[in-house]
Amino acid sequence: MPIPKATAVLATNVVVFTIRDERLVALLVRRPRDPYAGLWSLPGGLVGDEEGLEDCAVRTLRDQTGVQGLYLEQLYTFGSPDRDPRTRVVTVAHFALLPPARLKGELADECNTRRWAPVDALPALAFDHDRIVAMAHQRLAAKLEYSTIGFQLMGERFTLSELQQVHEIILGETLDKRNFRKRVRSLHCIEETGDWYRAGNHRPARLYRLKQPGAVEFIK
Amino acid sequence: MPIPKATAVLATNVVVFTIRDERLVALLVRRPRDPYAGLWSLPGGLVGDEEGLEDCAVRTLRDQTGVQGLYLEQLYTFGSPDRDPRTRVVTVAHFALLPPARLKGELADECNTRRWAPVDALPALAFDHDRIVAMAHQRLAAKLEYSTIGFQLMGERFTLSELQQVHEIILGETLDKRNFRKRVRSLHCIEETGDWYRAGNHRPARLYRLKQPGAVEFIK
DNA sequence: TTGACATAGTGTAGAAACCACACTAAGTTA
DNA sequence: TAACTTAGTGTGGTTTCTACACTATGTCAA
Repeated sequence: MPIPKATAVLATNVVVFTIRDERLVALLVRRPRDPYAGLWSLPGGLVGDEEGLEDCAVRTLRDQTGVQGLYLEQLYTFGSPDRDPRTRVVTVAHFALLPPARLKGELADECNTRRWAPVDALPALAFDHDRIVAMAHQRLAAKLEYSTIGFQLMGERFTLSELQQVHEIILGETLDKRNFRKRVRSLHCIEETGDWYRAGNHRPARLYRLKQPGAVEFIK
Repeated sequence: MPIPKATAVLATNVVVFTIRDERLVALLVRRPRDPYAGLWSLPGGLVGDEEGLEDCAVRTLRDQTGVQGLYLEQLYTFGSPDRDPRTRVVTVAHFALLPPARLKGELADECNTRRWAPVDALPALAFDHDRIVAMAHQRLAAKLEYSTIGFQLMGERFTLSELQQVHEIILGETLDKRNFRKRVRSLHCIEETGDWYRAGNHRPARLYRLKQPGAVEFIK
């Protein structure tokens, strides 16, 4: 029987998803230090002394990438003894959703230390971060089907076509426009703003908003 | 900004569910030591140096209660800074399912240091263990609807009435017998053994078995 | 042996959800 | 004003869900 020890190095990581160039992408940062110096990895870091796990996820994400104010939930805790070559590090993985409308300015920029990578074409990642991204994607796709989590990828105001496209990209399949709209309507969780989105030489689209912006509910 | 520290005390806990006296019950152990000495709590303990998280959950459960060989999955990680009055302890909570047919001998015995408590009538528990049980119950009930996890509460051979009763108890509602059986049949994951279960002065019931005993699949 | 008892086991019809499918509406631009 | 582009809408067939009640088959006791 192994002899327990009391402590482990404890960290959090966050998979930030958004849609970019019609693909589901995750935010990666370049590791500045060994192990895996120079490799891409998920934002994250060590949990502070008096810090909650979700607080740590939010803080490290903000400090490393400037991103904040996102929907975020705990995903799974990864703790294989050998997942870090130095010493035992256990990470509490989270995922977060960034509405693509917020991909402006700094956030949209990619640089040598930060990039958006399509989840189906990731570069080599440090540690087991590829597994974390895969599980997060799987969880997100599953929750699209039985919760209203998809709206957390929408900006304050959005069109139904935008919403549908986001669903299609995450699920990796096309959806029928009329059936999709019927389903969304039946949720009763959005309302018309009365405004219209105009873009290009075509009919404008109604803009909607969430009735309860933060709320994610189970459906069916 | 808080200054991160590298280490936390890391533990696992397990909510072992079974059915007893037609109620959903969870296995509790008496805390031998402070904090909360004498209070009831979930089995669990500190993670060993070279030990995986699930391994730790399995080991501590076995050592403290003698229970092993159960379906077990990770539930959620609880890490509020003040959840343990002594020092920071983060626990990776799991839940496990014990087929009631295995509630024989030692396991069925309750004593001063081990008991089965109905999840809707728990005694005062140490730490945040009541929240852990509540979340585990919620997760289990949800998974009954969209996976074949319910079969993991069945023994090697079982009747459809037993299966239905387990579902009813966990969900807290009665189910229609014909609809239930129709649904189970449509899963194609059990088969007749050819044997019959005889008990009492009434017609015997067919005994079934899982085609793939360990497998839990998503449905629909 | 037979009748009372208790649980096992079975089918159907109406309602609701799901799915496939194609055209008109309303702007912009040349 | 005509071409273009995306927005927006309804119906019918299929499948799934739900409500619902009786017969079957064993045991046990009189």
